Amino acid sequence: MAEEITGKRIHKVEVHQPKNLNIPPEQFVETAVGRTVGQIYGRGKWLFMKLKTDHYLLINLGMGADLLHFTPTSKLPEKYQFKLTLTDHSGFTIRFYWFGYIHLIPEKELNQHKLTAKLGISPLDKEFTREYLQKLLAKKKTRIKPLLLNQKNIAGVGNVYIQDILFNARLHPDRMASTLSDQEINNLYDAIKTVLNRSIEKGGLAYEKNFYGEKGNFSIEDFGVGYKTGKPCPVCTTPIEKIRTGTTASYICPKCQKL
Amino acid sequence: MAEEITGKRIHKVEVHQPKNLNIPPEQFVETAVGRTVGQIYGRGKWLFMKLKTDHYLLINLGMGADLLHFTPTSKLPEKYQFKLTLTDHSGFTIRFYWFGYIHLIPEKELNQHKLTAKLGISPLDKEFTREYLQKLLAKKKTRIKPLLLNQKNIAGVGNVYIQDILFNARLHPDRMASTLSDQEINNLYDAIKTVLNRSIEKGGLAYEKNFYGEKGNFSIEDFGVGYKTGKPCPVCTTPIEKIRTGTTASYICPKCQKL
DNA sequence: TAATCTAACAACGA
DNA sequence: CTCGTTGTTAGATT
Repeated sequence: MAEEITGKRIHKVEVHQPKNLNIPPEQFVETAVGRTVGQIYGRGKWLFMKLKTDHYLLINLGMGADLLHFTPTSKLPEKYQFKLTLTDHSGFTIRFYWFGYIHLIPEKELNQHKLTAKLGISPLDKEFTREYLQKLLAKKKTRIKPLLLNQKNIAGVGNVYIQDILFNARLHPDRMASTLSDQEINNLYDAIKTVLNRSIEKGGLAYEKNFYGEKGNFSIEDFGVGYKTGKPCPVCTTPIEKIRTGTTASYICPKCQKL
Repeated sequence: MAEEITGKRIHKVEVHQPKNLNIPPEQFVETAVGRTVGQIYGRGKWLFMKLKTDHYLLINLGMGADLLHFTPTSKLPEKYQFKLTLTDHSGFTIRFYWFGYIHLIPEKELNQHKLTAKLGISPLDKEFTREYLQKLLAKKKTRIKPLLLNQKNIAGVGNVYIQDILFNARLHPDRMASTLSDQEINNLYDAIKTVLNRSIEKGGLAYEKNFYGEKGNFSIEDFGVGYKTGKPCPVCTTPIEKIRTGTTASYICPKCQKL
């Protein structure tokens, strides 16, 4: 996306779902059009796009969405809630299947933006060290799963990936965070890196598309226990169970992941 | 208290428990000494004392405390955490049995003071009308007891008084707020006024002392159901039950206060 | 399948 | 008899 868009100037913005925005559509369009796209980067589940010289476009794709590139010759998707066209007539559309955010804010309000200001660090970032994870778990009175899913702690682990992360580390999702041994913290740290990197190597999840509409290759066959209720555990062949953990569902091997 | 203290100048302040304060003891003492006491009034469970010209002393007695007047000839209580002496050598001591707050703030920060800024109105205030109560209950997804105890809604109803308030209104503490009929809201409104006024007439609760160390006369014999587990309901003689409602205990007549 | 906010609620500590 | 903080949960959102 950065390769296609960076340095180009915004020519037109179409908003078909005002509820995605943080400001009225007219104001949004007026502010965005004419600006040049600067640096683009991701933090957790958010996309940050600088609009020169002093604004930011912040996008959260929510639960399933297509963010697709287009050129003058490509066919647009049938349905989309948002379209941004550049002066060379290329651009991108966003199709939300459920909810999502498209916020436009002045740069100086970036650190007050409620939904992104308190995001934790990315699990693939250099800053995410074993020591960081250790401190995160220490003295916390919460269970390990909600702690890892909380974007204020680590930004970028969702309910799809956490299933195998916990299985790889042989940890039950309801384990209290402060009770993990050093060895278990090490295993958890490695599992986070391993699972996320494997998905990236495979081009992302099979139900997601990249900027060019290509689906990823990281599919349920690559999962260890996630969404495999009743299937044998890849380690001990015990049937995998789907359990309720707090408000979310978890898939675990009851033998490998004891509480 | 207002009669004894208002208009006098602070000569000395003794702090024996810094955790009661919002600022370091030295700063507290330095700011308070030399100021003259202005208006004194209560709002909910808080005491507001103006220190001229531009400060406020805010006191919350928490769960049980003695706030006692003294003169040069009176005997001081054996133990106290706070002592304020005026230039005429009279003053007051505060003895906390559990926790409490003694905060000193500049007048211009009064509306930002976290613990008092969002206090609701007093149930004995003119503003507390039937319409106010009705609006408070409307569309709320909570039970009636926690709603009435929440000081942001109404400031001044505690767990002692609410027992008989709900009994007098024939309401179960777990009733959902939005389901009350107009008649029930009327009964509740009257019960709040009646129970609180009766306590005031009797000089307050029997386990509390006034400024001169005199105990109140509103005692358990005056209660309808509160703290009377097993005793007969004054209306129907059914034995009163102690039940858990959320995190607090409630005393109800199971026949008069059906859910 | 997937994400997040909010209100209400509970446990705990000072 | 109090209150704030932290974590949990159900419900809602387009």
